[in-house]
Amino acid sequence: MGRGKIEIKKIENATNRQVTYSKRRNGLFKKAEELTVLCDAKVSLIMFSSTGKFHEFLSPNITTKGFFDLYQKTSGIDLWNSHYERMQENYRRLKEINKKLRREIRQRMGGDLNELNIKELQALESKMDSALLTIRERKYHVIKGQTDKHKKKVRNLEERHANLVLDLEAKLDRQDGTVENGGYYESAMGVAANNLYGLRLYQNQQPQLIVQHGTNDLRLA
Amino acid sequence: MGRGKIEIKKIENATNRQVTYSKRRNGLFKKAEELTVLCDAKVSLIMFSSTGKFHEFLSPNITTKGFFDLYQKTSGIDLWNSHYERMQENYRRLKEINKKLRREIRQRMGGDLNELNIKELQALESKMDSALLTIRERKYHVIKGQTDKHKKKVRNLEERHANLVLDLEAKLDRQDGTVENGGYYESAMGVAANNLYGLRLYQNQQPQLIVQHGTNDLRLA
DNA sequence: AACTATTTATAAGA
DNA sequence: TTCTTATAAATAGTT
Repeated sequence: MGRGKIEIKKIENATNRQVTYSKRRNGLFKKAEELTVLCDAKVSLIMFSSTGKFHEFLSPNITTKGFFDLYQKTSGIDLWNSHYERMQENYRRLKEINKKLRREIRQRMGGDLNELNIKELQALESKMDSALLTIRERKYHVIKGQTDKHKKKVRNLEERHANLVLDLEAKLDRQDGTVENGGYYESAMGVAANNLYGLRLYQNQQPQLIVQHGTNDLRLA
Repeated sequence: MGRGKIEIKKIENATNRQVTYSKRRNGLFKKAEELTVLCDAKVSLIMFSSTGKFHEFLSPNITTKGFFDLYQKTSGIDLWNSHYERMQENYRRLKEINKKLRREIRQRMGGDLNELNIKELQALESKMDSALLTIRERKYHVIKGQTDKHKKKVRNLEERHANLVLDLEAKLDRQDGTVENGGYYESAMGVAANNLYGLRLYQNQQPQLIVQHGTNDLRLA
């Protein structure tokens, strides 16, 4: 159908291929439209060129989506319906479970109780009772844990305080009264308290208390 | 392109239309295939005849689904993706809610409690406490309802029974001993008991007791 | 994008 | 449906 007969195989010359694609594409579209009109048929024709450009023809009075739906229904070929429906089914089931969970929570919160008969009410009461017991136990456990921790902390603090006092007294004793003691105890304890968390004091380690007259610079070296 | 030129409009003769459809369909498929090969293109050609029969041509090395996906991606036309994704999002959200509901129920059943701190434990305990109270109230309410109903029934029965006894005694008194009384009371009461549910007796209405010797036919007329 | 020689598709008939 | 064939239509190669 042209000046010469051609073999039906890929046209290697890209320009030629592109030209032929363009001509034959138009021919195909024309024929598709003629078929649509002449034979009252529905046609979907979609093409991608080797360069990725896409063109389509679709019979009038139908959308591509409608055409695909029709395609799936008629051919029985499932493009995505089963996938979709499976998800829809899962969704429905999840919703149902959700509803039941909510109902159960409502009843456990004391709502919707008129749906229950005595037996069910008693069962619910008993379940709630034992759950409450567990919760109380847990609460006491947690409180006890915190209290113990707190007690330990306090004990620790008291111990450090006592050590500090001992150390301080020892130091002051060793100073032979070259400085008057009045008032220094309180100041030194203030510093000690400020360092309680940041500084570890060991009993066998002798902190040096440096006292400078006329300033508040009291340091543990 | 045939013995005569034809106008491009619907062929009214159904047989002719069918024949033309068949011929041109083949022509279209042939051209589609040639385009595929010559120009290295991807072609999807789907047709439905006016009678609903469907035929398709698809370039090799691709599935219809793959073609549609490519179509959506290239054309930007959304056939079902947004729909699907919306549903997926809903599903995800529902699942999340479900998880939370389950967790709440577990905690209300006394499980997973180590996830909670003291404050949360106390809140849970208090909620459970008040819910339990509501449930107990409801239970007592239901039990009381049933008990009341039962009591009322019993009271009603007793009343009828008393009335019956009164009526019977009155009847027997009026009979002046023309028939011997021994044994009749019990029989009469048997009948009365059998009628307790089916028959209402009023004090101001005088039932006639008919006694026929030699038979068990005792009736209240 | 147009031209045109030639091939191809197909309308009508069998 | 398929075959035949005259003729319309499509298009390959060219300009």
